[in-house]
Amino acid sequence: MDKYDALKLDNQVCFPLYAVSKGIVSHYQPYLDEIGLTYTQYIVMMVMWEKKEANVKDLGAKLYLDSGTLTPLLKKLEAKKLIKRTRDKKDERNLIISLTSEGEALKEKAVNIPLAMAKCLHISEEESKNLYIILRKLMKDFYE
Amino acid sequence: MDKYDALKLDNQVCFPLYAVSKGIVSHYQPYLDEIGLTYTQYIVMMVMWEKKEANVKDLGAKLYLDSGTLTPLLKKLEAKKLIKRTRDKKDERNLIISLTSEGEALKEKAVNIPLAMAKCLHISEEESKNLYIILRKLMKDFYE
DNA sequence: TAGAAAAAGATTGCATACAATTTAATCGTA
DNA sequence: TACGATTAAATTGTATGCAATCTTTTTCTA
Repeated sequence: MDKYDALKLDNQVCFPLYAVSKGIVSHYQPYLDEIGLTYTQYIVMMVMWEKKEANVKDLGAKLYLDSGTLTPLLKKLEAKKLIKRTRDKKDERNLIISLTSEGEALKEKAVNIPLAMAKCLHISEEESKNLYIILRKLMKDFYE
Repeated sequence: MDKYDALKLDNQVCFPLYAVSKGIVSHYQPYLDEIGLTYTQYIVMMVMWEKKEANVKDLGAKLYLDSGTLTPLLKKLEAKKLIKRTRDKKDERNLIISLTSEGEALKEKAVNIPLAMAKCLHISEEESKNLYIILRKLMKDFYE
């Protein structure tokens, strides 16, 4: 137990977070491959399935991503014909993102992914709830 | 409560993980800026401070990163004169990474970072321990 | 109402990540 | 001991992320 102990990887809580986050995304990938999305594209589509319509700012606020990430990603989703990008006539600064019928239809194929992923996480219901609560607390800390 | 509920962002445990992981890294950045490292460079240095010597494979196993990520990153650390990269005379396939005196010295400047970061996480000791245990369980799941 | 300030995206630059492939060195074995 | 298999890094290609800056449009206010 020396003064450098805190600097050891195994004593950190941040590193497991970083590692598990990456692990989860890579576990998603086989399922996401079936519907032709990356993880980031998937969470954007999740917001769209729920909201039907949003601008870049809305998406960024919900997903904690900025336009530097979203702009090229949204262009890719548009190229896949899953969304439309149109300027708001009332305020040309706004880019309105909306679902195409193909984008809406993809929801049916995605609907089983959350359960499939939940089965990959071998933790109890209680641990999962606990994890959720702590993470939400940290998100509040970081982003509010 | 419809069949699409599981697809909502707020009902996912994976998204908070992804968001908190990014949040932590960005909270590290001001401290890391002071010692001129990115987060990934920092965790590589953490392993080096502990092990003194390692090859790319060792680092990858410890950090869950592959050579595609590590090779360019290690070249940058070498350019900063924090590490040396030398081929193993016994087995030329091995690239031996070792600390320079500058790299070793940087440990002194880094030693306060973990505590500073811990103070940023506004969760109780118990929650922190709990989080650590659950994350370690998930890491085992994903990577073993 | 003209010009400054603010807002929303887009762009640029840099640093990861990871899959897939390639290269070079070593090992295993027929 | 040749040579195919394996191993360790490096390379290539694609997709994020984020900071900083730029552009366009709108809002605010002197």
